[in-house]
Amino acid sequence: MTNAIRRDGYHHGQLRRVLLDTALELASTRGLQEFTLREVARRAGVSHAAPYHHFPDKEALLAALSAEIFTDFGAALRTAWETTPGTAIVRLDAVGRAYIHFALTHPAAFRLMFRPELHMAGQEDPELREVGERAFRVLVDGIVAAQAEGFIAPGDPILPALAAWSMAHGLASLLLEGAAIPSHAPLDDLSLNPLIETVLKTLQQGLLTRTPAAQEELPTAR
Amino acid sequence: MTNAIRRDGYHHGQLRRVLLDTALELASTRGLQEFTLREVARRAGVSHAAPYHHFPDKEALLAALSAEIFTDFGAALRTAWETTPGTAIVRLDAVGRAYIHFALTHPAAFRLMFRPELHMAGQEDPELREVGERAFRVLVDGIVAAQAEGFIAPGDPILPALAAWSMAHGLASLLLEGAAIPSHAPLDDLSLNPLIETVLKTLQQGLLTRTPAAQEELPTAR
DNA sequence: TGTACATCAGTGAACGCGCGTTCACTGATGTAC
DNA sequence: TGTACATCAGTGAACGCGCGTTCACTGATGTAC
Repeated sequence: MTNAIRRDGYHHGQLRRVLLDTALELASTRGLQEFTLREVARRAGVSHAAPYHHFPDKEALLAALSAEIFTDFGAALRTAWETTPGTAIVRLDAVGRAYIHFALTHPAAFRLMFRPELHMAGQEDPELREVGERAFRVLVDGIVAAQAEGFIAPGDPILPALAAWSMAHGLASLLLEGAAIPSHAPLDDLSLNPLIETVLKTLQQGLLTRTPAAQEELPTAR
Repeated sequence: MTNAIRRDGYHHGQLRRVLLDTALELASTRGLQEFTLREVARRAGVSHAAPYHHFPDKEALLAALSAEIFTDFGAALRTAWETTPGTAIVRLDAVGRAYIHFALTHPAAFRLMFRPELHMAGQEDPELREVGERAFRVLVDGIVAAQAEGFIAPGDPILPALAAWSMAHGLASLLLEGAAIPSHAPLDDLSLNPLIETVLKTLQQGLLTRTPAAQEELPTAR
């Protein structure tokens, strides 16, 4: 009645799955501020005590959901890397696009992944860390490949990987916050594409190897 | 007793100020998740109804605090721009440093400025928008100056400004989330500086004007 | 300097609320033989 | 195929809690004359 999912019997055997899906939907509809376990249960068409058979508490549900999202996110980045033909630079560009695309198409999921409480001191979920690292590794692998192909100067790949991560993450965050970007008109699709192109292009040019002479000269040139 | 601030009389005449300061401190100590008006009042050494003489509700206090922070933040960026000698590119670099520095030295304040609820649809605080735009304008002015000096290709300055904003914002966000950066060791000061240098350098190189030939050639070079 | 009065900025009790979580329970399901 | 039993996955009532907010109040402060 109030719930699209109808179970055939008393145990529907997939409440865990339903709870996770419902939780994401709830986080999308309202903010995380108003996210309550009871509302998740309500929307899942189940008593508010039922979730406790699948998650020890509210935070555990959110952590499990975040881990799942991180996995999907990492897979999306990995797919972009693997299915794009061309040089490492072109493929890295595709990964950047996938990053932005994921954030724009799954805003609530994106916010869940990066909500501060999740990564707070001490309480480190090892699974979460693992899937987070796996996502980041796509970037690092891409940088290593680009170094091997001579596009990026050799050295610790972590640094340029974090530069790329920063750029993509910053753009995604600003886009999601919307009003934090004080362009006069709200960002419609028309103004969105040039922005993404500019940002990715800037990143790409920033990462590309320069001759030492050029590197020394440009910043102080007049 | 429980509160360092002692008022001389019944009205201490600066409760508004004290509430704002206390709120920021509370947001720093605990997360925003556990931020309550009552706790703010408690820490301010005042009854829990007192804040309502200064703010219509809890959200208004947070909005006022955020606006204040945005003002300080914008001022910090502006100061970096104005007090740094040299070319526009060098001065923009200083602004980037100021951005990161602010985030690292005022993490709770930084999170307050960019918490999603603040910029949500519809409910737009005009004062907040104004101070946010003022901060962003520093970036835009810097880009315009860099264009005038020939460092950055002419055109709509908003796009490169947002690219710069994205890079700085992304790095700041990732640094604050800490665990979201899956480097093996947690980021100590030693590994922090090279990271900041790399990111800012990447941004700088990305923004600098290239010859058309170089732009066409590099991405596909082999 | 004194007095009357309006206003300001606190207090503390009280409201309703929905939350997270626990608990004893019970019906459904799976398994052994 | 049937039966006995253990386990699983729900239910619904109940708990205590602290929250945001309202309210009537009151003491302190400022102002006019």
